[in-house]
Amino acid sequence: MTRPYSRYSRDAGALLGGLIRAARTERGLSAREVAERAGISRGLLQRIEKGKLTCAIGAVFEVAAIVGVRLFDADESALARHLNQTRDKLTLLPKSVRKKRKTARDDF
Amino acid sequence: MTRPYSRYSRDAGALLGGLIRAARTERGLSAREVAERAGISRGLLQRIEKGKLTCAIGAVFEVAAIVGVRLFDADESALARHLNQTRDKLTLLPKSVRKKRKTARDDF
DNA sequence: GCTTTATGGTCTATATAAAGCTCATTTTTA
DNA sequence: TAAAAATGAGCTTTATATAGACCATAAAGC
Repeated sequence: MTRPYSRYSRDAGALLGGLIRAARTERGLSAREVAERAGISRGLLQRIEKGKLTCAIGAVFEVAAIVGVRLFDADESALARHLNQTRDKLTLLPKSVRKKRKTARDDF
Repeated sequence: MTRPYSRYSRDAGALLGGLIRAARTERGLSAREVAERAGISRGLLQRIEKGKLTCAIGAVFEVAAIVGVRLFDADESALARHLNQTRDKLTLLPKSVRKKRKTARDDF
């Protein structure tokens, strides 16, 4: 990543971090405990809760799951179902993408 | 991150990557174009679409926004609103968390 | 058919994220 | 008030994610 982040990404990161921090404190979990359970350092958890966009998405997912913040508004089984549907959908899509016509009628 | 990822994180990563790839191909965008617009390398986009959990969350957010996959099921303005509400909520929470009692009655 | 383009994979160099401490401050409990 | 714990921030070292090139293959357009 060389370019600066978009407004959307910055807001999304800050929101997710804030949600995680709110959920953690509401459940009475210390940063140390959550970090240990997630298998990450306390410093990384601080950065996640600050919404830093350079954190690994896996670490964010782990922490979110521990404190009870669910992305996709779905539990684990629903997530797996959705996953299968997406896979089925992907097999129907073309394997490579290319411009249909050189001068398409998308100027209206 | 030293520990292995949980099932939830692995599924969430795979789902998000699959959604991104499906959205990209449906919109007729090549991997090269999306990567360039997101300011990332093509290899990183491949890893994102594969659901690799070591990708930076900011890169994933950028790509998701470009291909039209919205996390939180919210547009940008709604996201900003939610962000403000979260901030207000956080100011009301205690600033540090600690065990209430050494021997709490949570053993029933 | 041929040409062009997209994709998937591998490799190396480099930038930097993360771990693992430290210390100061704040907050909570006794 | 004192003690214990949580937090925030800074620092150095290490691990590794990323960029950027490469090539082979597959797919789409002509």
